[in-house]
Amino acid sequence: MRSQRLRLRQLEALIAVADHGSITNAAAEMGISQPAVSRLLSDLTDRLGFSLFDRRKGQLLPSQEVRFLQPDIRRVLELMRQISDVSEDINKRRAGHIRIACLPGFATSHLPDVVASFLERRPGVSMTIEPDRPERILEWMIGEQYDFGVTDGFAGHPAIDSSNLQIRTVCVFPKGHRLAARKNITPADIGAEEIIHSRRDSEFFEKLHDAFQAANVEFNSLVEIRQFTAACELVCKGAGIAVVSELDAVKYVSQGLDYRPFRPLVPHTLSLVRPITQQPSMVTLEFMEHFANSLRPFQLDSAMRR
Amino acid sequence: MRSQRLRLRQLEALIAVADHGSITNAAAEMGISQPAVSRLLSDLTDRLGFSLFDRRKGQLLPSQEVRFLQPDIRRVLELMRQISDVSEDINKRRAGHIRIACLPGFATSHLPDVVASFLERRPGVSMTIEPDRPERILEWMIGEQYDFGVTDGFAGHPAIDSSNLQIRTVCVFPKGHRLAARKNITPADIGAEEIIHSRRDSEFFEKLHDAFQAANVEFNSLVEIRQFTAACELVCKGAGIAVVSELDAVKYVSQGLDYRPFRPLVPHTLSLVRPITQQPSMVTLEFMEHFANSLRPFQLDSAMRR
DNA sequence: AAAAAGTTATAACACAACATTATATATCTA
DNA sequence: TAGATATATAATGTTGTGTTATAACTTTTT
Repeated sequence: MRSQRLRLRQLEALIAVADHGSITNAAAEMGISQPAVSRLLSDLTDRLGFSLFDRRKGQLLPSQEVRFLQPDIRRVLELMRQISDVSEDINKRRAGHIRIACLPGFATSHLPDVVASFLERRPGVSMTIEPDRPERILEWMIGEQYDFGVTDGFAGHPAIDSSNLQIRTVCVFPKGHRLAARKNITPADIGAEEIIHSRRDSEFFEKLHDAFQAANVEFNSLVEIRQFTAACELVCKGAGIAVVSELDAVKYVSQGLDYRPFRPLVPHTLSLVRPITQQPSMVTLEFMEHFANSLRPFQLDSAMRR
Repeated sequence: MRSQRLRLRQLEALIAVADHGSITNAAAEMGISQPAVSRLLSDLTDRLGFSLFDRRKGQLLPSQEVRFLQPDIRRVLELMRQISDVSEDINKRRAGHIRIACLPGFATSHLPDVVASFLERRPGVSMTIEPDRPERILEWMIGEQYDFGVTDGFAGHPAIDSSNLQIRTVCVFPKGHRLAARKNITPADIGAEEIIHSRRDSEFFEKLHDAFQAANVEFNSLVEIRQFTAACELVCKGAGIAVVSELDAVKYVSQGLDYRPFRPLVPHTLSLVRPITQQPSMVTLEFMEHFANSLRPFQLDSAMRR
């Protein structure tokens, strides 16, 4: 027996001949010489052990046996082409899958825009987005269930690679509020206002509270709530005012919210995290960069990173 | 770039390494040397353009990119193995498809036994059985819609290869009938009986009628019906008697029918037909032989064929 | 029926893919 | 750091896949 293993090239030749009715045409189609196809077929016949074509009026018609196998053979060739295509897409960062874990507020405010603009030019890329509490996000990273995470108040962990970004914060209030007259807003300006703020055990609340203490202004707490976006919603409704990430504030301008920079600088610390052991896919790396860039306009000190 | 086309061997190596965690183990599994696998992977890396594995604690873990491609790759390898397996089954006549067209009577009497015994030892073989009128059976053959046909009164056709078998005929009657006393049955014996018979325009009816005329016995027609099996059913019910193929008669013995040879010999001509241009598959050839053998016990002159 | 045109098979050869063994280098474990 | 293990590289042989040249066979034309 001439050939041992079943070869792809032989199957390609078989299908080409079946499709074009002659060895000569098949060879032309495959871009190789006629004797090359002739040999591929003769080798394949030896390997398979039955005749592949019946000759009828100068046309080569696939034998019943070949017809029986044809669907599977075509599927193999199609799959090989697909693997080839997809791997090329992967190289062009146009195919792949990215699993993202983030704070619930992010999933509804900043992230959708970033994801949409990223996917727009990458038709083969898909994503999984899992909004969850910060503690769970860290678990996802440690367990390598997700490729990339966005959280805040991250303390560091040996299994997690992180980079912290300082995001500018602003004081938000309903449009037409008296505070709109000021260029910056200080604790003294809002001593009289009722404040909607993040959880008391959060790093950001602590820093904000310190600023009020340093200015010797009473912190007038109205509602304690986890998400900046939820705080903005409440402010829109006229419930009170809040100091939030500028990132979130800009999304609510169209919904009747106005804002001014808060002084002194009390940045909100955002952490971009990923599993340290796992090498991220190229498309994930690209997304991480894309995401970091999207935050740059809101960073306190653009010179801090890169 | 070292390699142009995506090679099956490279994908095999990729999966083997992904499954066994090291190149050395993968090589052992594939039954080739370690450097061979090493090269296959390095070639594949060049071809694909991204890294295939991350090394972690001495284990090779597939990269995110490879994980993305893995399902398709496994499907290709699985399909190749399947094609190989099926082609072997084809050689052992254990895989394939046979399309049979036959008379409706055959589909319910003789054919099922033959088909069942044929398929029993051939797990990969499937069949299509189309019962239809003789005229349609010929159409199926000419149009190459079917591989094999069983009909009667076939006159010949340039596009159809046929072989005619002379099947013994018997006179059937209900058990305990007075005719059971006779060894053979002649027209004179049944002149008094009412006869259920095939269509007047059929070849068999003509021959039978001639026998009665030659014996100078009146042919006492009761029911004209296409199928022998239907005639047997009527005879079982005591409606009358009939002269039918022994093939059909034997199936009704358990249903209260008895029979004796009919004299003079008026055989029923059965035609095995197939498209002349189309080369039948090996398994079809084998079935045709199997089928012809199954008829041998009922043939008038066993020496006539083969 | 012979000639012409076209198709397929065979032979001789070249090069790439794929395997080998031997050995150097890298990596993990103790 | 040493020893063990895993991987990469080099030199080389075999097989698969291509080439061109040409013979043999079919089909069509005259």
